[in-house]
Amino acid sequence: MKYNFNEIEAKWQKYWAENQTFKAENNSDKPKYYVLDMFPYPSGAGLHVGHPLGYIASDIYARYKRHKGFNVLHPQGYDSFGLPAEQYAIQTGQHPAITTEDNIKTYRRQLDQIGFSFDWSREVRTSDPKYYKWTQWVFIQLFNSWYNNDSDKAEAISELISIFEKEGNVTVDAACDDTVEAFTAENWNGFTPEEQQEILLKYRLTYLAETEVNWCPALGTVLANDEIVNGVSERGGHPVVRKKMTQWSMRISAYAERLLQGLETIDWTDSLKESQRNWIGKSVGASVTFNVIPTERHTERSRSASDEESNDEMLNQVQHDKENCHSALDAESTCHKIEVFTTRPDTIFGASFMTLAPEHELVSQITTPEQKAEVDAYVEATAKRSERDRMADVKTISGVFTGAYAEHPFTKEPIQIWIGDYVLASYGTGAVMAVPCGDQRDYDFAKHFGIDIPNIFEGVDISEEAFADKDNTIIANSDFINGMNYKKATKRVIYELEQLGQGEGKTNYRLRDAVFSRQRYWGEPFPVYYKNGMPQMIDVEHLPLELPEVEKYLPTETGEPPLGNATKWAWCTKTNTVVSNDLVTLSAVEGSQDNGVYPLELNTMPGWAGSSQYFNRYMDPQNDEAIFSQEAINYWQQVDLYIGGSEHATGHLLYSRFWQKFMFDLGLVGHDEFAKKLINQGMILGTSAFVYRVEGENKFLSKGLIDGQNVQPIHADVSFVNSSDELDIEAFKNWRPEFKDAEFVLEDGVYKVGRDVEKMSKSKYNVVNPDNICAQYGADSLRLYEMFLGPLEQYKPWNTAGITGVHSFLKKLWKLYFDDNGLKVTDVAPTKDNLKTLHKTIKKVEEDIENFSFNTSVSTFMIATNELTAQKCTSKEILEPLLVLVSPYAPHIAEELWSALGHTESISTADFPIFEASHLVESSKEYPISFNGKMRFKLELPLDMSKEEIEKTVMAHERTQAQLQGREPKKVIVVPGKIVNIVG
RNA sequence: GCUGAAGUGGUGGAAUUGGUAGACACGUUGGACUUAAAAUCCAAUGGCCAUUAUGGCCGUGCGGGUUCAAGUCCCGCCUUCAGUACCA
Repeated sequence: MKYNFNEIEAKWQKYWAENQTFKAENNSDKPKYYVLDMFPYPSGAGLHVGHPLGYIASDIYARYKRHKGFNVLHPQGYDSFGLPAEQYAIQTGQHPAITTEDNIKTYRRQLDQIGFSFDWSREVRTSDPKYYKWTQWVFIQLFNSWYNNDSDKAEAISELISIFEKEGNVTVDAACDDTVEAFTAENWNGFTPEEQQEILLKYRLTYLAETEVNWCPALGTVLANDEIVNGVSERGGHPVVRKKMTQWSMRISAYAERLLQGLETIDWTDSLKESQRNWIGKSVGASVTFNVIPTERHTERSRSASDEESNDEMLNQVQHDKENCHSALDAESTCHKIEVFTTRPDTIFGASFMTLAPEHELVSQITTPEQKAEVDAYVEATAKRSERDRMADVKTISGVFTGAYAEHPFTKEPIQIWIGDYVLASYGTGAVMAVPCGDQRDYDFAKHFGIDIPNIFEGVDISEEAFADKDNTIIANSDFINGMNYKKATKRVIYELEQLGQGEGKTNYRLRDAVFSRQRYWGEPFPVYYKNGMPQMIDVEHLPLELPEVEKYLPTETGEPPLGNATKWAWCTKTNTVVSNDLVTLSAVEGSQDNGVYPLELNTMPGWAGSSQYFNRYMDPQNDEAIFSQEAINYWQQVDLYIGGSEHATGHLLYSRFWQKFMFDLGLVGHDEFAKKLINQGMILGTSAFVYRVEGENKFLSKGLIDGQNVQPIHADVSFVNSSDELDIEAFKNWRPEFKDAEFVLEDGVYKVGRDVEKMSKSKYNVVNPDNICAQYGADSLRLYEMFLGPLEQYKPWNTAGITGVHSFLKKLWKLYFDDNGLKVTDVAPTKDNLKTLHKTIKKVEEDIENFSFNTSVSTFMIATNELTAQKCTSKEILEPLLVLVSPYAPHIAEELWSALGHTESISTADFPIFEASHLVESSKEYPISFNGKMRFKLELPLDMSKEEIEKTVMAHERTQAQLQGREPKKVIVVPGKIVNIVG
């Protein structure tokens, strides 16, 4: 009987589907195990061989865990909202739902043909209203919550309201907007409902705010930071500009510290954790407030300073200024304060100037009339430069003196205030105290503009560059912290600043709140309507709020998002239904009665909304009453193994952790991390093929002939090339008309192509479709080969030529069970060698799977098959358990042979064979005998031989004597069971 | 610049606590079968030198070091890939 893989694979895929073999129950006597893949966006291009890599790995693990007696949850679904379907709709008018449905069909067919053990009964699609109902629900929960820094968790907004009613907001320590002002209970109770709502919005975990966003004009939408690569949009490569817009935001910054600390508790790769740490960007230091010296006072003083009058007088003057600040109310003498953040408060006595970002709000207010023209010009020039320009041009030092001075908090000396574009408005407070001796950028700036560089480090030379090594420093020239190290000095400075009321210890995070609005059609609608301009949530019981139909998927002519095209997109609060826009209350304009109909939100949610809780929804995907039942979450708890690409490091994987922590705070999930272990699969690259066209001619030179020739490499489709890099010239000629009459210069009778490893992409003609591989070699070969290519996490090139290796392995495996006369497996007792091969294989494969070293177990299978073939093994006692070992990797052939051995149940229910060490016990060892560390020959010796005897036997051996040539060895090292080394 | 990962034959890669470097494949070469091809099977295959079978030298990015013994450990470099970037 022949190994007919196409027939076998179709048969078992059908069997698994019909018998729901991989359906997981939400309770079981077995221990649970949850294996998750990052669900795909169903793109129109379908899958290429790179896509299933992670799915194959997770499938092997899931199948292995089933053999090991676990109740395994291994679901799959689609992240089906997204831009490509919308772009297609814009071009063709086809509804994105239809495009998406078609694409999903293709994906499903392609996934099915690879033989995954997914529980498809739990499929979710983010664009399905039954699913996004719960995305909207989470949004409402976030809206109804605030972050209490005292309890360090999210709490109900209703509790916050009752605190405000009783105590105002002064006792509340919340993660909230900076612009919140203090109010008392009386104040609160006196506010209008609109005023109250406006204040509450500054506390909610999702809030509306005017934010500076990344606006992509070409796409007509806002992009998140992680959707921008090198200053242009990730999709399409369009330019991105900064723009102020009112947008929904997520207060992820409230969770910065917990997101950072949580990394310690999860088994994710170091590089991924490091990416998240950098993204969160925690810096510990102090905030320091510098008082700006009012202009007229300063002018007076600079005159007196130049006259070298006494310090006392200056101090008096400053004292006077200070008092003035407290009492002065007239605009002229308003005392400005500049708050800075520093990680090095210990260097404060080295601060010889300050720098503000050009966009800093104080710039226009403190600039002196003499400097105004120059400052304005600089501010304008900076604003014109794009972020990209500024990034590319790091080396140029630029800045302008504002003419204003700030007062050093301790020395009370005036220090110059400059503006410079090396200070970023978006980080910290947009202002720095510049310490040129301790920071290279400040140093360069000071050198460039001839500003003082006082040295506050003991015994350190700063004539060439700044000294930033804080651990090996003793502070000098710094008043009360002289002689202290970094740690002590920092503590003391913070203490003194607090005494002055001019600073405190502070921790700063780089992590920004996440903009949550997108100006797109194909995303989740917000469950939000606007009453008097204030956002209101639709009651949960009326969800989902489904996407409206629109005629056009582009932004409206007035610049509103695509949902602005919908004519039926208003919310009637009486019927709790979506109604026509015509019915919207016009009270504000015409004084008419409020009829309870209000406009709905026009933005939709971003791509990551739907993927931030999907892993929990899989636990109970059909539940209509709750996002998931408590029974389901208590049973499955969290993802045990998550496999996916590292490109989601700071997007999906951070947002999901944030939502999970929020769900934890609400008491809905038992773990505040959703995935215990995470593995990033590496990318599979393409092996591109090149032909070489002679410049200016329609003539191609074979690879070996191009040296010194003026040729242009052109991508040829990889399907035209065989395993020996020879081009199918006819196929190539027929590929495109311009090659029809091309001339080919051959070497050794063939045309050889050049090869190079590149990312798989259509434009490089190196994309390999799994459909073709499955048809030609079978899914089991595809699965084995993907694993055999190399370590899971590594980037590695695909070369279809190599698949014949694993394919012929499967044929050899088949031949262990079948020959021309049919099944040849017998009940004959296994030999010692048979058992040794089997148990060696069990041990290795089990270890490999536990270590996710799938490539090496494929080798192990090959070795086992080669050995058993050589041993002419037909023993069922060996060949039956062997199938269970192979089954996670090549499930179809395993099922087929398993049933041929007489089993009626799927092999997936079989127990994993148990390793017995007794079969591997050896009585002798072939010792490598080395001289000065170099192996020269081998010697078979009994393993129970003593060290002394081994030495004696080896030394007596003729080849040892031949090696030594009469020399006396200095030393003989004998490691029993391992090696003998003779030194001399 | 910083952070992380990695550099091993013609290629993908293996070597689990320092102990026989190159497992397993691809490719290549030679052979068997065949009219031929495919498929299958057998043999060789890190480089250099020598050759009568026995052998010798070099070899895991580079330079040092530790050790009886280093791909593996330590120090200093180089290169590649990825992330991040004037983060105060």
